[in-house]
Amino acid sequence: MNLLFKALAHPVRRRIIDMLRAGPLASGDIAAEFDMAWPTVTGHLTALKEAGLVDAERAGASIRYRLNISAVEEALAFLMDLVRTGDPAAKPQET
Amino acid sequence: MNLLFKALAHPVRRRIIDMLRAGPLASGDIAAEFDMAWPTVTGHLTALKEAGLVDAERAGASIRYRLNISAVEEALAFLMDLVRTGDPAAKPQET
DNA sequence: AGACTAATTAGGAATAAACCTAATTGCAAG
DNA sequence: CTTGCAATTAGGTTTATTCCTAATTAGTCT
Repeated sequence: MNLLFKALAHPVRRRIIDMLRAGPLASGDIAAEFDMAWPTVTGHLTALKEAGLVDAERAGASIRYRLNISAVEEALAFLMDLVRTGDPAAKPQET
Repeated sequence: MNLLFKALAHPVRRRIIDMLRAGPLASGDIAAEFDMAWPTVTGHLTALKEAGLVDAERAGASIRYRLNISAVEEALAFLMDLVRTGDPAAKPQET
C-alpha cells in the first residue's frame, strides 16, 4: 500500500503508467519519451515494479513492461473507502 | 495532483485522514494518537493541508482539522481514468 | 499583566529519493 | 567468438523528507 502510493507520487512514474495504458512497451521506448538518462528511467520502472503497478518480461533483446491494473484497483479501493465513510451523505446505516 | 499523491504516500498521513472520517479533530487530539513529537505531526498536517486534503480552522484555543473529501475524489478520478482506459474489457468503442 | 495550555515555526541531523556517468550483463547476429 | 544493441547495476552527488528539541505565537483565564 505504501509503495503503491509512493510510486504514484512522481510525475514521471504517473506518465509511464499513462503510456502503458495503450499496451506493453519496451524499456527503451519508454526512456526515449523522457528528457533524462536511461538509467534514471530504469529506476522509475523498478519502483513501479516493486509497487506491483507493472510487470516486466524479457522479449528477445528487449524487456517489455506491462501495466498491472489490479494494483491500480487496490489504490482505488482504498480511496473509495475513504470517500464512502467520510461523506455524510453516503452512510447506508442511517437512512 | 502531485502534492496530493505525495501526501497520500505516508502511513501517518493516511492514518490521519482515516481518523478525520469520523469528524473534525483538534491538532492535539491527532498528535496524541501517534508515538512521535507534536511538531512532527504538525508537519504532516501541513502537508495534508497543502495537498488540499484537509482544512484547518481555529476554534478558540485549539485548531480543528477537517477532511476535504473533494481532494480525495480528485485522486479517485485520476485512478478511475487509469483503470477504465487501461482495461481491455472496458473499451466502449470496440463492441 | 502573568501564568497556563494549544499549536506552530525555527533550526538541524539522519535517512531516503532522484539524478548523473561509467561499467556491466544479456541477447542476437555476423 | 566478437561486435553491437538493449537494459541494468554500481557508485556518487544533490536535493527532499522525516524527525527531533528549543523557541515562539496565539488564546484563555484569573
